[in-house]
Order: sequence, then structure tokens, then C-alpha cells
Amino acid sequence: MFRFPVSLGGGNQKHPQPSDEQNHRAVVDEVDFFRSAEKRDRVSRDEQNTITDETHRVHVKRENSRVDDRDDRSTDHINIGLNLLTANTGSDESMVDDGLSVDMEEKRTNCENAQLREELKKASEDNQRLKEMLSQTTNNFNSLQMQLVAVMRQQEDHHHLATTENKDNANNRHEAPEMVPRQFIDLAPPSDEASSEERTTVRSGSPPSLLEKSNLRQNGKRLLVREDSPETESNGWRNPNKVPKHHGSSSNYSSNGNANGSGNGNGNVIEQSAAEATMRKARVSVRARSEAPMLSDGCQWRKYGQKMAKGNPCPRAYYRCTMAVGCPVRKQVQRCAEDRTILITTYEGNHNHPLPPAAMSMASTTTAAASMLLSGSTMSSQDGLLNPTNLLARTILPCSSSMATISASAPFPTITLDLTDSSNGNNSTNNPLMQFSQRSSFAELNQSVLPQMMGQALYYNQQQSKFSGLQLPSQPLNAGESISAATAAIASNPNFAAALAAAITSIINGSNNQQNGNNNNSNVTTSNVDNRQ
DNA sequence: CGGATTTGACCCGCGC
DNA sequence: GCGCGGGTCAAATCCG
Repeated sequence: MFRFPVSLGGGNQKHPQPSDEQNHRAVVDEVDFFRSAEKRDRVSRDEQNTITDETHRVHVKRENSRVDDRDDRSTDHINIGLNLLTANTGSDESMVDDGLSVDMEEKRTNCENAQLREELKKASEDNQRLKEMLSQTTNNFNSLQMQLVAVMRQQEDHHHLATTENKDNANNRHEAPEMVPRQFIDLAPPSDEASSEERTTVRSGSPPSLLEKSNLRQNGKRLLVREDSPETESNGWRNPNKVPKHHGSSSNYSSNGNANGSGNGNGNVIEQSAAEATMRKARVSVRARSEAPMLSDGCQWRKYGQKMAKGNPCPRAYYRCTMAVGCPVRKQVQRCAEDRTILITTYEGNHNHPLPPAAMSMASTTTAAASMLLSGSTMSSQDGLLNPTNLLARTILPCSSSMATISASAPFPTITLDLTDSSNGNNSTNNPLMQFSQRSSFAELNQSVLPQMMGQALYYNQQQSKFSGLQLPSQPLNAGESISAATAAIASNPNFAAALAAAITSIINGSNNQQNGNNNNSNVTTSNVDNRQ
């Protein structure tokens, strides 16, 4: 089904598939073929050894005669023929031959060829299977990683909540505003229902998408509606059909709960809305300066709509991931109303298929960010408040105040990565990002690597926020954790974060014909406010 | 000719 | 209930 070249190697992401894939395949085939050919030769030789000299004679004769009279099959037998000839060069008895022998030989050869083809075919299939397994495994690993973090965070939150409540027991903390944010975050908390997509993903080893689906169903309608359509279908692997998303899903779920506004009991209106908000799909928005119409993130996108958004003269374009048939990932691209050089790309959903290296970055980034967002890293933030406690933000933007804005009214929880040079500065020397990139040539890192790093950075920020105070490097960790710890340590380094942001920006600029690549400040803003401009 | 894009219509949620 | 806005669909169109 899904075929990704093993190595897209950083090639330009634009349209990696076709050519790369073909190339890749071609290579594989060739390799296999020759191996098979060798093998075939060996087999032939072995067989020949076990065969009587007569047979050899026949072979020789056959080849000779073929050389003289026939050439139509020569290509098929060229290797074998050579070997045989070589083997039989010493023989001078081949002169005697009859048509019968020739026929037999021909049959035998055909038989061999058939067998070899069979083997080749099998080998190819095995290769393909292994490749798929590998990609699948990698994918699962990544998603599981995310899930683990989400779950741990969730547990942590619960624990923290419990302790907090104990402390504040006397206090009527229930009314505290914090509750809203927390609810918003944990929301689905009834932990079992994994409010966030990520959690869903965790549940089953199955691909994220599938997981998400289940999630969606359990969750509220709206998610259901949007997510559902894609994912549910995908589950069945969505026939490209257009299952009337709105209709179908809405009908299915609307009944359940019409949730939103209308119906839920009065008492829990706030909780309900918070839950719903959480349930809605998290979005990751990336703001970057780019003249290009779209950031090249390594994925293949198909535009399925365009709309004029209110308050913004620039149209908003809607894209859908086309790397796999049922991939639920979508993105919106729009230019900032205030500054049209800023391109705002909003990602939604998780890929349900293997990704080429170039695409892994953004995918992991968005996944991690979304995970963080949904799992509550933003919990401390309150509506409309700036939240410097957001580790992600701090990591990405060590030198500037990070802003975390949450609005319960927003339809989707959104985390925004601001890679624009919003503030001070053309003075690159004063800009840590530039300093670092200049010193370490970090910006030269492969484009496919940067995104991954970014994803890692986000991921570990998440982890750190979860385990604040944890001295990762010193903790006894298992192999996987060690890596994580190391990564976390790196990610927590301001220079790393700066370099990361610079690298990302450089990528963006790269796709943008290297437009102004100067000073860039990255901001991370979390909000559930749709980034409508 | 097939795939991608465009674009008007439609659906849905939400606020009034 | 109505209108608005966001998001998606799908026929028409474009493009390689």
C-alpha cells in the first residue's frame, strides 16, 4: 500500500515520491536481480556438477547452435550460457547433437528461469515486507514514545492534582480559576478516554490514525466530526470516498451529544466545554517568514479548498496530506494580515503512515507539540495569560518571554511556533540564534535532521515540563531513557534551542529562496485560539 | 489523460 | 431561528 523509499535522503521534499521511489525500486530490483543472477549461476553450476557430462554437452551444443541460429532468448540466458560455455570449453564432443536434446535443454532452462524468477519474486516481496515492517515499527515506536510521555504526564497531573487538593483541602479551591485550565488540559482525563489523540494512539500499538479514530468516537462530536471523517474512514481506510463527513459523522454523533452548546447539563457547562475543547483536535501553527506560497515540510499535500478568512485579505488554503490514502493530516496555509511576509502554517492530525526523513521533522514536531498541548503542558496557563512556565516555549525561545495563551472559547487547542524575527533585531551578534548558528554551523545541518531535532526538542520539553526538577542526565535510565535524557539535556540547552530555531528558520528561508535569513526569534505560543488573523 | 487546482456550494457550529 | 464564519465537498478547469 504505502510505499516510501527507504531513503529519500533529504532530497527536495517537494515531490519525493515518484522519482525517488522509482529510483529506489529500480536499485533494489537491480541488486536483487544480480544477486539472483549470481545465485542462479551458482545454482546452475551446482546443478551442472551433478549432472552428467552428457548434459554439459547438450548445453554446449545448445549454446553454440543458439549463437548461430537463435538470438531471441539470448538475453534470458546470457549469464548461464557464458558459464556453461566456460565450463565446457574443454569439451569437444558437442558436435553431436540432435533436436531432441535441444528441446530438453530448452525446457530445462525455462524451468530454471521460472524457478529463479520465483525466487526473485519472493526475495522482492520479502524485501518489501521488511521495509514496510521497518517503517511501521519506526512509526509505532515514535507514537508509543509520545504516548508514554502523554500517559506519564497524565499520571503526574493526577498525582499533582491530588496532592494539591490535599494541601488546599480546606480551601474552596473548586472555584479557583486554575480549574478551568486544568480541566481543559486533562479533560478527557477520565484518563481512560484519553482525551487527546495522543493518548488514543498510545492505547493500541496500532497506527496513530487508527487510535485517533477510536478516540474521536469516544470523544465529543466535533472532533468526531472533523477527525472522524478522515480518521474513521481511514480506519476503514477511508475510501477516498467522501463520506459525508459532516453529515455522516454529525448524524452519528450529533445525536450523542449535541454537545456543545445545547445540551449538556447546565451544571457542568464549563467542564463540558473544556472537555470538548480538549477533545477537539490540537493544532500546531508555525509562523515563519517566507515568500514561498507554502513551506516545504517533506510531505505531499493536495489543496482541497481555499477561503477568505474574515479579517484577513489573504485567502486561507486548505491542504490534505496525500502521502497515504487515508492520512487525516491537514494543514492550513495563510499569510499574516499584518505582515504578509509571514506565512502561517497550521497542522492538524497525525500521519498514519511512514514518513520520509524530510517529513519526519515537521511531523514529529507537530505531534510532539500537540501532545504537549493536549497532555497539559499548558495547564498552568490560563485564559489570556502569558505563561513563562511553558518549557517548550522556553526552550525554543530561551531569550524571550514565551507566551502561552489559552482561550476556552477557541475551537481548537493550538500551539504556535513563531519563527519570525518579531523583535529586535538585526543585530545578529546579539541574537543567540545567530550566534549559535554562526559558531557551530548548526544551520548547515541537514534539513531532514533539523525537523527531527525540533521534534525531539519539543518532545523533551514536554518531558521536562512533566518531570520538572528531574535531573535527567543523572537519573538511572534504561537504554531508551538514556537517549532521551541525553536529548533532553541537549534540548534544554539554550544554545541548542536557539540553534534549532535558527535551523528551522534556515530551512524555511531555504525554501524561500533564502530570503532574509537574518535574526530570527522564535516564539512559542500555546492557545486554543484559532490562529485566525 | 490523469492528477492537481480552483471555486462555488454546502454543511455545521456558534453567537445573537 | 437566523446569519456568520470556518471547513469541506465536488464539478469544472488547468496543467504536465
